[in-house]
Amino acid sequence: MALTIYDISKKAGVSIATVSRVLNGSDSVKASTREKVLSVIEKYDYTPNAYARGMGLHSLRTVGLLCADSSDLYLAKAVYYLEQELHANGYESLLCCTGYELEDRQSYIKLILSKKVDSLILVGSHYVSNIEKENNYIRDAAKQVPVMLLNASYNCPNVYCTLCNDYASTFEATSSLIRAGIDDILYLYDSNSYSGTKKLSGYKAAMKSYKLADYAPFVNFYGGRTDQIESITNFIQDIADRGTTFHGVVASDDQLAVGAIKYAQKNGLRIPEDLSIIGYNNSMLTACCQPELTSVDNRLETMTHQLVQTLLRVLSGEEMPAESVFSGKLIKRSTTP
Amino acid sequence: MALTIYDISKKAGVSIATVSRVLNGSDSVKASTREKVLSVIEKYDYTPNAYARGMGLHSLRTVGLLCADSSDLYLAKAVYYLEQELHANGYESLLCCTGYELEDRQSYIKLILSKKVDSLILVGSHYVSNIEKENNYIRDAAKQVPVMLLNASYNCPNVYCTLCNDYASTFEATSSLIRAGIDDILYLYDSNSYSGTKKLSGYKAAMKSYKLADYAPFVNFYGGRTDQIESITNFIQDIADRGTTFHGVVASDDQLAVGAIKYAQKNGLRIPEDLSIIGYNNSMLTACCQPELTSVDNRLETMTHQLVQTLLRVLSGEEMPAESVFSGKLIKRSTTP
DNA sequence: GCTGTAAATGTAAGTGCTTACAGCTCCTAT
DNA sequence: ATAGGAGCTGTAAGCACTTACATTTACAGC
Repeated sequence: MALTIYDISKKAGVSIATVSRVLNGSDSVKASTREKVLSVIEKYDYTPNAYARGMGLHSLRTVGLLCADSSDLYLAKAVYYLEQELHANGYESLLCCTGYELEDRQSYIKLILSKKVDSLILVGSHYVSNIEKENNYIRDAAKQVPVMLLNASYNCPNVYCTLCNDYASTFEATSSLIRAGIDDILYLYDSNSYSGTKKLSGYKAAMKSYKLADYAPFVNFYGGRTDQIESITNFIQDIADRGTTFHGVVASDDQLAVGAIKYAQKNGLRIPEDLSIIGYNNSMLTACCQPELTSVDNRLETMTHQLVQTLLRVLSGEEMPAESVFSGKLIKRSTTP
Repeated sequence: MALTIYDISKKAGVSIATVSRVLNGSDSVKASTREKVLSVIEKYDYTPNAYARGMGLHSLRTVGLLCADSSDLYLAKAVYYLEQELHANGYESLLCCTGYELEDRQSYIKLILSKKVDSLILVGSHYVSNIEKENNYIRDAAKQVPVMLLNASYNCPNVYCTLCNDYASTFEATSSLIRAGIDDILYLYDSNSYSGTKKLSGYKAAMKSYKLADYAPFVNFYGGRTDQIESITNFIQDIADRGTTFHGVVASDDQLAVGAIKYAQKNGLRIPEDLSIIGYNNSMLTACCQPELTSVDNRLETMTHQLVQTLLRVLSGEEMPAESVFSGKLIKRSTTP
């Protein structure tokens, strides 16, 4: 059986209260006593029981990290940054890969709350198809702990949002192609998420502002797994085969854009002369393809940093802004003119 | 303040013991009593306090998931599969991205054990540079909970290993190039991990068995981040510029192999005529490049499944084999003849 | 009607920590 | 000499559960 605070107090010749004070860094312990206790702790390699501690402290310094799929290129990075930042501040992460089904997400949240996490971080925006319901259970969760949203916005007490202006970024990405003389621009997206709808609006607004409002045939939703490049390529091939012609592609993530590159290569199209392509997230994939992919950097590392800092301050009782919005940046590489 | 088991027992008109029994699914509760208690729990949306529970139960059905970097393409997939499989069996995952420093890994393990996880899963093999020390603290951890290693082998009580025969896979990958008439094969690797050394041995053995034992100039260690393709390309360029000529590349992961593809493209080399390339892990990158990458599938999903099944049985007291070894498979695509 | 047994439920003793409050020691100011 | 206070330490009461053991209840068998 593991050592308890009683064992340590006995070995150090003090009371458990004193050991506890040393553990919690109280300043009302004589230096010599502290030394003695610390040396005993060191010697016997004692670590306090986190659950007993949680009962006293009402916190286990653990947060729930929810995402649909932590193996997704983008979400994996988000999870990684968050975990690092949290750990650096003394918090651990309970990872939950909820999948995309609303009910699974909901039951996961209940489960995690029962583990008495100090906060809930929802990584990747929530899904618009059920936005009412999703918002409902976020609101319920927020009654218990602060809820942090990454890449989503929901105005609700105790919910804090950190996001990137995906509308503006996609507007800019689309506009840059239009300015280069391309007016038949395929918009490929993959998720009905909060940020997904923002991106779509950005694309539409850009098309509209250049009087290219009849963009309807160019908007296409890919419903498969974005890690299966081949099926993305087939998806685009289908679009082309059905008679839609396009000389530009704006995609909601890099995987879709890579699918477009492969499509071009299979059809002997030159990039960017015959087809210009812009991805999103500025992931490592941008460097894996040839030519290298122009992509929108949506400031993931900056956002995750901000999110955790906000959380820490909220937990320490500070009043914090409910929303922090950053600006994305178009990183030009070789798939655009 | 949140409801406690006392509140529920009062409202249901039973003792706290009965509520606790209902909560824990004991079968010695009359059906009608159970109904009554459950309806009260439902009505007041009560969730038991995890700290208190952890103290009584000595298990919160949580396991620690340690990996160096969950944003790595391969590790992210491993983490994802493990989390899914664990959750499906009622266990949650405490994610720890330890980085590659031994001391950080060690302190992380101590921390996680104090949270009273039911087991520790070390994802991705441990690092040979400090294998003695790393094994030491694995052994210590195994005194408290079963320790599961993915992609590593360490013979120690209460340590269970699930791995793929990376030696044989790399032997086969290398041999396939030799049989195609290539005898100057660059071996690129990136980590001094357990599986890394096995792969290296596989390469060397293949070279030796074809009497190409003077392979020394062809073995190269890349010490950077493998998500930075450009620096991998530069690394290979350096090797070539220093006078090593090679017509084949066997890499310890797909990122390195993609770097080789980009190197070939920048130098106008035809693939596979001038340079044949084999990656490892059979990740989505194999489909992102052109031509598509031949790669070794090391059966990640199968392994993670096996690992969790083994863990569950160990936790329920069954005697289980200390090591489960699977066979990898070379997936031929267009970067090899 | 009584006993014996099994099923259902309650009582109370942990579980390992935190912390309010009490107590002790030693010194200073009167 | 003595009250009072500062500095340090100990005692004990939580915290919200689990569970061994005790008790009650229900009912079959005689």
